[in-house]
Amino acid sequence: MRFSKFYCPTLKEDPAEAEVISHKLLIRAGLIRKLSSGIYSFLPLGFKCLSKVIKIVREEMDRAGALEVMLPVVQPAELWQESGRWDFYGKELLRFKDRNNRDFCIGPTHEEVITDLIRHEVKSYKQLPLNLYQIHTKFRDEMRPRFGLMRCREFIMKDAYSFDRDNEGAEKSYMQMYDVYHRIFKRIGLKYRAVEADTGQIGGSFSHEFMVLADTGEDTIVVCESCEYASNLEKAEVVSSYKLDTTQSEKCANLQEVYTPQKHTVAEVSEFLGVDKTKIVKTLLYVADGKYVAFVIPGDRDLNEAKARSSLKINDLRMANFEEVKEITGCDVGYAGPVSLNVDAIYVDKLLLGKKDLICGANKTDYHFRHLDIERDVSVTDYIDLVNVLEQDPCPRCGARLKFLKGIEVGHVFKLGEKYSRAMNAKFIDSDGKEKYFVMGCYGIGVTRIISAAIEQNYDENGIIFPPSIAPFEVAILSLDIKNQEVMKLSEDFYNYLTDKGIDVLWDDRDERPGFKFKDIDLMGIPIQVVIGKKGLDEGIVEFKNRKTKEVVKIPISEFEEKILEFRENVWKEWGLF
RNA sequence: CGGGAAGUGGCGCAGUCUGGUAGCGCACCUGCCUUGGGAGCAGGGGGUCGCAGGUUCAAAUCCUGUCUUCCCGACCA
Repeated sequence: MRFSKFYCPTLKEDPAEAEVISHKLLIRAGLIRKLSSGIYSFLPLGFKCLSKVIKIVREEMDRAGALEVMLPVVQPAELWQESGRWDFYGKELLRFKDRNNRDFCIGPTHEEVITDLIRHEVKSYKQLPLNLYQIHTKFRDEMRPRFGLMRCREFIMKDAYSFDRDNEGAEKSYMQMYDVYHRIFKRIGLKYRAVEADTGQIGGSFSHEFMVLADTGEDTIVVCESCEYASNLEKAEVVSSYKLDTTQSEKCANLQEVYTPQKHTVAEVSEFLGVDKTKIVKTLLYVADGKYVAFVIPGDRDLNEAKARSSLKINDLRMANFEEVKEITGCDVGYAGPVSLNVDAIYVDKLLLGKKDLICGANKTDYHFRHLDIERDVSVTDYIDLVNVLEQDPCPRCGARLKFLKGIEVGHVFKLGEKYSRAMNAKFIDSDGKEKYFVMGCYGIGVTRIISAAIEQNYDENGIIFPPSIAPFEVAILSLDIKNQEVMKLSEDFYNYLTDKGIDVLWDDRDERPGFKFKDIDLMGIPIQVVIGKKGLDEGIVEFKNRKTKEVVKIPISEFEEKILEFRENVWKEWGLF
């Protein structure tokens, strides 16, 4: 592509609306433009990059034997009512009516549609296993779209759905996709981790997320310093043998009221009474599917609502408001405690199992209790894992220390089991002649989000540094003196040579000053720059520059053809690509 | 949905407090000049200041309402 014929509006200044680096650079380098909150147009450069990502994803999915399909964006409400998600999915599901007043939605995901398709088409175990995928537009009406392509409302997703005759087959399909995802993210050149994850709204029995490591990531991931354990914070198990720093006495003294005026928070009580936060218990009051419940957790920990939701099978969970807290405790907010509490259930974190001599709210304004013995004083409904792990906690696998990293979720694999096939009555005839439900899995990749994530991980003060595998152009030829015929002739020869090799080249043949061209090409993140100028020609050389390492080599013109391929190979190797 | 900020040529901003009919930089067009890290000079085009209503002789500026965007939180494959 000749730059003089290309359309790529670059900006010198950061757009006011962008906060994170990838968002700024995507706009500045001319890849995307915003149409509305969370809705973006892809300009030619952005579309080229997107196409490269899609190509890799498609090649790897095809290699694994998955079959590409294309499912409708507009979906009838009936399917969603059948699966139960029409009411459950919430406002993220964009709904509308057609001219006949029928309810529809724009697909945020396609489990319903694919299950409906398969239940009508696949009748025999002989047709299984089957894995169908598509790469196209999803719409989720996010409460708060943000960070450019990171959290859009409209975005491109690769979603795949596997159908197996039994659990064993389903796990095989799952592991196959797990392996495919590793291949995909390696080929793209991302630094990432696969972590154990919560299943959320999609549901199902277990899942892994693929997280690109970046400080701006929205998710916290927990990794072990010693073994391979890695998990989303939402899912990470707290080892229940973890010892609270509590002095355990054989006998615990009786509960004793203590005056704690105006001390509502754990920090305040801890300071006022001069005791460690770990000796204080927090009692958090929630409304879970219409019932009052209390969660009792160590004072130094945070409640993990995802864990509470999934282990108690709660659909709707929210904190009790001030009025409700007063109704439950009979006192002001800040003095709730688990003793004689007027709730439907009291769930105590496993870490508190058997703990004595703790401090808790007394359900009386300005008072706390000393000498709380959980077993003696609390009517515990159940002990469950309710809190987030902390850094330095022991690894649930090997006991070594855990540490936190920030990650951007770019892929997610779920083992769904029979969740959707049962809900939608999708069955086949197995070899024993009996009807059975399909055992399903689903597998998503945020294709557009990958572009953001790649930039968050690879940039410098001059702009984007694209991995060569997804760079919109792999090589840029910068002709510095376009009025010099020798420069232009050589540039054209190089351009034709590289293009004939199937390499995507941007030839900057614009009538601009050299500095202007350098700035543009750097900003756009093109991995290899070939600089051809009068100055170099006088010495009989051209220059190759590696965008990532800034390394520049001078190559005699006669050796260009062999050297460029060698240089290119080295660039790919540096990225760990092949 | 709660809290905060902001809407002025394509982009980035000033002007608003203290009303008097819109300005700067970049970009764009023309010409000259320049050419190894976003050059310079000269000339030029483009906006009735998010929208609606109100106050006033007069509103970008004051008042009311509304829409949009961004940030924090809640939420979230």
